[in-house]
Amino acid sequence: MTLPHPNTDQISLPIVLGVLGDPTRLAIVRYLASKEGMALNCSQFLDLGSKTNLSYHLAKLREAGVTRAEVVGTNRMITLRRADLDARFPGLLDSVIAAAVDDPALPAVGGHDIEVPA
Amino acid sequence: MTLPHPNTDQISLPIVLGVLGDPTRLAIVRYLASKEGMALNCSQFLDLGSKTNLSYHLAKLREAGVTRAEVVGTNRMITLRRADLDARFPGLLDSVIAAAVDDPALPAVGGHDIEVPA
DNA sequence: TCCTTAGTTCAAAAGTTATTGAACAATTGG
DNA sequence: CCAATTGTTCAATAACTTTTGAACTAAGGA
Repeated sequence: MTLPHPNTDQISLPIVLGVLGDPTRLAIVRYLASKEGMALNCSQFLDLGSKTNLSYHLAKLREAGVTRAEVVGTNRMITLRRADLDARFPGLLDSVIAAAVDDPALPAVGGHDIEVPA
Repeated sequence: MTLPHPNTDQISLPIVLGVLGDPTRLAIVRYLASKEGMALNCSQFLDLGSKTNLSYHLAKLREAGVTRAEVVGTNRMITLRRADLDARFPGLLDSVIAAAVDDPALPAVGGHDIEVPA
């Protein structure tokens, strides 16, 4: 019923960095950060890839300790493990998110990408 | 004579994170940070791998924009691109280094590893 | 000039990661 | 119960990454 997550002290720096070193996953994290407080289900991210592919990327994020997934009915409610990451690697998540927000090369979740003026 | 480096504005967040998501490269960065100011040549890192393998990892770091390599005679003097990284991704390098310094799972450059008391 | 030191390049092998489609499981609503 | 929704698992494939040894280049010193 509940999915496996690492404990806070099991979260590994190289694994977290490696997992964030992928544009799709960085876009997921950026979107989660922009909706912090709300729990999103996997379907919210379908702009970023196929259902199967998102299942794969979301599992990577969860197994690395970046996100938490709670089973609610047929949904998995996904949240950022911000407090745990801040405790383990102070400042890291903030700086990654700040940089990701400014990155026009990352895929976007909304229906449209960054607007480029004519 | 001079090796290729990305400009500051060409440094990519996912590429930097991906490159840092490797224990050997994180150990290189941690050691560079601990000797900041001094320019180290590749041989200083031989504890972390074979000569060929270090050439590979150091090229990855350089191509990602994390380090700078200056050719001086037969040596490549390696430094962290701290100012460029701070300008591009404020706070990121500091938080990564701080976390890496505390990570006993990373390989170490000195002759001995972390001491574990009996 | 010859030898050494420093580091790169190349090709091969091994290992890992990303992506896909088809099939599956579990819950919810009619 | 039946159908729809949500998401997983599996196997296959493609693509990339890491590691290795042998061969190489380029500079420096004897």
